[in-house]
Amino acid sequence: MKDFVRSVFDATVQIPKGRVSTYGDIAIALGDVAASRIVGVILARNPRPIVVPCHRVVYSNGEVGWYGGKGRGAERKRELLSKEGVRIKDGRIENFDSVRFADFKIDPMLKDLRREQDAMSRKVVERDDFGKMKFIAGLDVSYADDDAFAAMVLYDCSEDAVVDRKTIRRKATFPYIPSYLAFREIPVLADLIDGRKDTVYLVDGQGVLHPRGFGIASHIGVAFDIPTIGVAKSLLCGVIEKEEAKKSPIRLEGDLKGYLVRQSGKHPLYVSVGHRVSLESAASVVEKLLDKGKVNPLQEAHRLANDARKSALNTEAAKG
DNA sequence: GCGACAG
DNA sequence: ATCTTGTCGC
Repeated sequence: MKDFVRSVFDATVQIPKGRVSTYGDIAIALGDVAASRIVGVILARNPRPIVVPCHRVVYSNGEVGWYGGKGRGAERKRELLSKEGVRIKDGRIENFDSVRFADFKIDPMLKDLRREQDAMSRKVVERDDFGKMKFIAGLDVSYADDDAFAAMVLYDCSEDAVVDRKTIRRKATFPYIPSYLAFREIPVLADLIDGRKDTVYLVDGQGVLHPRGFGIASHIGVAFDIPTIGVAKSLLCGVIEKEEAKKSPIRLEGDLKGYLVRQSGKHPLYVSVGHRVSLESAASVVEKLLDKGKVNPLQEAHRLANDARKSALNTEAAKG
């Protein structure tokens, strides 16, 4: 998080007086326009306004936008820009194209992360490659700002019972950016993963159903060489072929890469291969564990992570 | 009006 | 993901 935030500020101070840039332009300089929303969030919390001239960052349609958070400070932002010689009419930059600055000299770090995903994605095994599936583990993370609370719940298949629970607290080192979730959550989850080959891990997020075929479930699978399944609550990419009652195929560029799985009347889940599990096995594991529309070990991990966060926060609030 | 993207 | 009061439905 520190490095990413610093990069956003580094870019912002490069915008000259009398010029403006956009959240998307800074995101592109960081390597991916997908980061534009988090650039906005970070600049909205800029602790050093003026020094870090976030008032020079506007919407891509030329509207001036807010200053210091959504719905706030638009007037102040217009004032500051006007004083710097930027002409504004009806809340829009007048000669937007000519005053727009995008020649940032910063490290496009997201490009490197994409390359890492592309390289590692070639190692994904999309067929059953595990011993006896003795355990199924659920992983999840809960946040309070940069405080991350991760949970692991271990379910014994033969005993049909939870046999282990672990939680851990870490500082998040990277923001949430769609398609880069793994870089936020893997450092938090790492110490909860032991490389046992008789355990299939369920991960809250996509597997190969990802723009580069390498969502967090696949990333964890390849990084730790363990079987994993991606179970997401919403779709990142892909097309649902035809909506059936229980199980519908999802295609990515024409290839079958996932299933929408649901219990009647409940929200759907999007299942895809993480690593060393076939799509058919992944779907059947999830279907078997479905209870009230949720996958049991994941639901338990979710609750555990939330509880850990709330009790930690309450304890600290009590201490003052 | 369209698109709007895991957690 | 999290922030949050009332409101709707079973």
